[in-house]
Amino acid sequence: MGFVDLRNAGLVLDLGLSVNASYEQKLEDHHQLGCNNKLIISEHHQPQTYLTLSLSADHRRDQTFAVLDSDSKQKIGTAAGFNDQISGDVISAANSSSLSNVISSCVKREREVVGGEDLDMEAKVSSSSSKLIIVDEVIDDDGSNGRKKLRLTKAQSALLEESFKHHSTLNPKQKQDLARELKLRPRQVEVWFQNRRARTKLKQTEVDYALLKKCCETLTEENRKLQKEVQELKALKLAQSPLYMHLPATAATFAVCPSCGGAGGVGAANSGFTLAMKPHLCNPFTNRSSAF
DNA sequence: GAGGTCAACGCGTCTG
DNA sequence: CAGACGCGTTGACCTC
Repeated sequence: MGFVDLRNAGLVLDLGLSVNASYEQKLEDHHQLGCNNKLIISEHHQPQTYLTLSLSADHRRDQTFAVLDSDSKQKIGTAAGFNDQISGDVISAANSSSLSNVISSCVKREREVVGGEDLDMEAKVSSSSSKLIIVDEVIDDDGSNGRKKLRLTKAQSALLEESFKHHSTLNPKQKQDLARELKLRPRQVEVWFQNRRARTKLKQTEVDYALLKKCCETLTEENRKLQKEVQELKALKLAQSPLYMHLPATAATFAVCPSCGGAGGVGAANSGFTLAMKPHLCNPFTNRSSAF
């Protein structure tokens, strides 16, 4: 792809309303691919001598089209059409008397979008051309620049899902192939995978949350039981305190459980308070699950 | 009209 | 630095 020397070529960046027949066709194809933007070409347009740069639907919002005076190379106005980055590039490039960077950068962006198939972009320069006409797409059918909601077909969704099962991320080639197969732009495939990963993560987060919630509830219940047990032990200790006072410490701690088969020894056998004991008090720490 | 879904956008971060 | 990605958000569309 060759570019003319813009210092001598003169530059026309224009917003026009006329659409030539070949662009009408391209526009129709464009819409069949789910895009809602119109290609706008200059009224100075000549079929064989033009440069067109169109942006994808992904760069529709908040776009500013730089209108440059070809002689002074100054920005003389703006209109919807180019996003800030591109218009900034245009301005700076115009000031430095070179648009090649702008053009290649715009072309690169667009190629990324259309998968190198020039589906909705053209960048053509005739060496005999005295003017360059940069064309952008900005307006929807109804004249607004709002985005339309694209609904993927069942077949498209199914294929995307199938692909997602095999790999949740795509390399550039896979993206291109899938986009070609689905008749979508690579960017759309990319966005679908990003959103799909987000949905997967959200679902997993919900599962994790439910699990943690259940775990929390279980622990809360366990804690409640243990608190109750502590209260009972305290009450028991309080009730038994006069007897405890007459027993050796070792005997007292050893004799609390009647279910231990007389392990309590003399103290336990002789004291009447064993009737008040509960079997689970034998070892609440190693036998917690059987408590209550 | 409220609320949900989902494609698309913008921005920040990471990485080769 | 370009490209991929995550994340929060927006806006169109749908359902109730």
